[in-house]
Amino acid sequence: MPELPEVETIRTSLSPAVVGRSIVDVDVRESRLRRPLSAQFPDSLIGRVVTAARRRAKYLLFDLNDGMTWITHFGMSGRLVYHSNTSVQPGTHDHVIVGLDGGGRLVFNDPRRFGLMTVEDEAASQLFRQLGPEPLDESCFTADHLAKLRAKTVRTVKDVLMDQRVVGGLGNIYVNELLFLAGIRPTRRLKRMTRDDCERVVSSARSVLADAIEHKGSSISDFLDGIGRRGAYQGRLRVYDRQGKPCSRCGAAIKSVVVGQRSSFYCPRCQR
DNA sequence: GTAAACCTGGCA
DNA sequence: TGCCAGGTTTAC
Repeated sequence: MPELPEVETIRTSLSPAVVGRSIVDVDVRESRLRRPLSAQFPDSLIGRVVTAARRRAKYLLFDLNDGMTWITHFGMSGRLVYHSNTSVQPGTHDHVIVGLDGGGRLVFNDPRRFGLMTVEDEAASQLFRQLGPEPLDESCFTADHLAKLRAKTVRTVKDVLMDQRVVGGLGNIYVNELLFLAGIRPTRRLKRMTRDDCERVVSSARSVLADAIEHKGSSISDFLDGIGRRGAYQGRLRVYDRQGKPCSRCGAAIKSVVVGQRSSFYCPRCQR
């Protein structure tokens, strides 16, 4: 589910309820996530104070006052929602429940269990070793960065942008959307891109992501932010899941094609 | 490189 | 009943 804009929305919505609070209780109801939760996981959280809420690519990071970082990845179906009412009973797929001082709890719910939760030293963590730059960081994710890859790969531009080692935080929805804005088909080989194409991809990524963050992410079927609200960007999608519907710019029917095992959508007239 | 794997739920 | 889904890793 959550790509960069959704994780950023979860971060900003949870931050006021969580930062400055201490963790008094951790209830692991299901430890079999993408990687099994370690037996020490509760002990590495209990007694710590959350000092900041940050995001890196699609990871949500809570800094703890002992220098460690509480890391969450949401996979396809993960949610982290704050409940001030502690009397509600845990529901299905509520895998981890973290109690905060003064009442209130954070509930990690993930039906498909592709998510991940761990407490690690961020600097030493393998999770971020190969992660590419933040797409909103103008000094790192540049047209140059993309242009330099052109000679090294036969992959399509969509494959490359989905690769978290190239740029961190883009997923299937927003790569489809930014390629529409850039006027480039998802099937285009990176090596067939001009320098100008690379510029347009980079600037389109920024404007699509910024717009999606402004609208609190996309709730296609089930995305909720940290306090249970839906996003609004799903109503602004130009191509994602719109096959057969008219292009908002030219009226041509949006096409669908599989690229790198993932459904891809484009306007055959606006994107070349 | 490409395909399959990990899971559950929703929909045709 | 079969196929698809905001992701990532692992195996041919």
